Amino acid sequence: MHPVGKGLMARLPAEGTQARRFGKTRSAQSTALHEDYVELIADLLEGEGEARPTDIARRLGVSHATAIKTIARLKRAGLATARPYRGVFLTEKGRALAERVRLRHRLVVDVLRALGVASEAAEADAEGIEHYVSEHTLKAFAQFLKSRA
Amino acid sequence: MHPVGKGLMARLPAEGTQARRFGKTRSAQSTALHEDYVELIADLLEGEGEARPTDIARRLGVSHATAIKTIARLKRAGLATARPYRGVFLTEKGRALAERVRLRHRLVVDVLRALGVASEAAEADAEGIEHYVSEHTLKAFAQFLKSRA
DNA sequence: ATCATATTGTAGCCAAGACTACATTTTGAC
DNA sequence: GTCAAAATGTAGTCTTGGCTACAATATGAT
Repeated sequence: MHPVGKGLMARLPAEGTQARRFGKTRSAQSTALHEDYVELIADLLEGEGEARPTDIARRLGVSHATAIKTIARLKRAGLATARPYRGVFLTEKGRALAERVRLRHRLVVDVLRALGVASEAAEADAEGIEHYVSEHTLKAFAQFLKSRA
Repeated sequence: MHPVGKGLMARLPAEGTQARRFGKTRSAQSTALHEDYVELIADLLEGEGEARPTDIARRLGVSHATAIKTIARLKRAGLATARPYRGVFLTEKGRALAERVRLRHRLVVDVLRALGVASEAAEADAEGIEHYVSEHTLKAFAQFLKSRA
């Protein structure tokens, strides 16, 4: 998760039948979890007024210990704040991320549904897909939905 | 990565505004890497006649040591075989997975392009997205492309 | 005010995925 | 055939994300 030397991607394949560029995918992995947490924390804060580690853990399907540890990393990343026994809150940066993630999520779900995917599946798949949709693709999605309206 | 007790997902949220189900996403994470490797190995075997750890490493943008270690896991998972200094090969199971992954990749790329995403971005994003597209969604994609043809 | 219960926190463990550094084996040039 | 270079393999370390088990703190009932 700590890509030290990313210069390896410099000279691209330029040969094989279907030469793809990985690596981007690789480093994005760590971000996905943060996005999930931030998104959920924002939801809880809005819906419940507070975001307790236990609720976060339950909603994410992990142990509370795992949630707490991840929240600590969120703090280190400057996305959240939390004082013992006082719940979790988002920083400005965290709120901004949450908003972006939320919009992106909606867009992905809407596109999937527009493509004929059932709501249930659209929601479920979007959860994984959304983390890998680039800005460019996001714009294309918006355009597509608009044109089709 | 070793979901011991997955019974936590039993009682779903059933409350919050936008209660999503994660967890599926979580356990899928480990599979994604295997899929990438198997896909690449298949490509190399076809295109180059052999799949050498060094080439795999370079194409994936990781050190050769990392590639070798991951290949070992692929072996443990029954997806590949490899004898020292003799390259990597896929088992029957590995070949089947490679084929599925390849079809899915094409489908995702085609859908993205149909949605107006530029080829470059479509290829790049598909690399991350493809791992999270369910069977249901895959069918919807195929349907969409057919109807639009 | 006390005490059980729920929540939160801490500690210690594990596997995956990544790295660097070093050792070994092959290969190719000569 | 030798020997340098390339490829491969091994060892050791790190962070992340996950777990269980245990400790500490709050909360709510009585």
